Amino acid sequence: MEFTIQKRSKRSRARLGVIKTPHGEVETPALVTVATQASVKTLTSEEAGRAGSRLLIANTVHLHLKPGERVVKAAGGLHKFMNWRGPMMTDSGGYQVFSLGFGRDLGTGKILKQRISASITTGQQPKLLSIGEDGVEFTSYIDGRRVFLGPKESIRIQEALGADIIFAFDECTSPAADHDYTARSLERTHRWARVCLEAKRTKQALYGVVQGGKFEDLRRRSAKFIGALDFDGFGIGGEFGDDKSAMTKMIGWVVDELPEDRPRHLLGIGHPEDIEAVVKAGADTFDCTVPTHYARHGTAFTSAGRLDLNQSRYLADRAPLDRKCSCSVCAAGYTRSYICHLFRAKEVTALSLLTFHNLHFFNGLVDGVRRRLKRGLI
RNA sequence: GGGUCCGUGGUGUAGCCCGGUUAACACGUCUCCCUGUCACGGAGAAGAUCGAGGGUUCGAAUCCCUUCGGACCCG
Repeated sequence: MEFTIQKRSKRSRARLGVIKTPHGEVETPALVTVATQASVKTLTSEEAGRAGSRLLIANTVHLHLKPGERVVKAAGGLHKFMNWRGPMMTDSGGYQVFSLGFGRDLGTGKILKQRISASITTGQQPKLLSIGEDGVEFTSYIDGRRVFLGPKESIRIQEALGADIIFAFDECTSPAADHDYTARSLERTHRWARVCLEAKRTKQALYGVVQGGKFEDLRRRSAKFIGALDFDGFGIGGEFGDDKSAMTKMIGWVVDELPEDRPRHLLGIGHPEDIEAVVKAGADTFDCTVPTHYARHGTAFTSAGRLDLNQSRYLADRAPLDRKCSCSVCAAGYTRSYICHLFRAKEVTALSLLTFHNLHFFNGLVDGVRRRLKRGLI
């Protein structure tokens, strides 16, 4: 992998660049489309490309549990397996340490929306998995068997999957974790980062992951440590504070400490209103489930805001999802009325129509950000 | 002519035999939520004078009588 910066903004930390991989180039800033189980859910790989997606991210834990990395490797790797010709990433499974652990226990995401009375302190373990020095043991949600995943295991799996860019195994800490827990978790994530670098035998690009929660000292410490290692790029993970301004501030701390010559990937962020802010804060790429996940729950993102296509009022609405949208769903004449009907009738076509539109909309937003960055407006 | 069973929110049911706080459940409806993914998910709300009328009782969806509607059996 090769990263070249074409332009640095004078108004913000944003920059314009190109990531070159063995499977093609990606202009940055770029949105990475989520394909957890080697599929952009409800779409074919060709359709994802037509919706404007250039770079996909699949998941180590999910593919390890099903179908197993050996099946993917035997098929010729992720690209051939899912018939995707463009660049790909795999996430390391570090997020699953959180989502199957404290995230599940406390019913919270990475962003703390309401105050949580309990806080996570040193020595505490989640209910369904145990986190140790060498990795994490958890129960498979598929067949209930115990599975061990650590930095070595994650790298071995990601090598077999064969994405162009892979991530170091980390612990994504909960918003409820206190300073001491977050600091100790961070030290362990740093030790795991070294193990990942030593374990990797392929030419795949490896990104190290910065953690540190909402704490400025920890974020800066983590960025300095990870930034000093021989990674090809950097992931910024973990929780992102209590609100949007806290999130961009936090990204700023990290970006200030990271080397400038390598790409920065913001893990798991990207509501429409976040995209420009995150680019200005210095992110080159970012992945997010929002366009595809919300589509399957009936939410369309449009230039005029969100629509919930489950609501019966749209049965009478014969407008396209977004009058300003040029995607093949809107342009072909599919109406809100029809898509609303499909959702209420539980027709699966509803899911793919909305997924396609949402992806096109989000990719268009990022295209716009890139254009304005080129013109010096951001 | 004789007999049996059923009738509870939009839909399907539970409760009835052994009467007792705001009639329960599923689906549906409505509102809100979902940021390194859980389509088949989370939280909340609205919605039933328990077919109708009468009786017994401190108290009836529950017991008794009558009546209406539906299904069925025997002649």
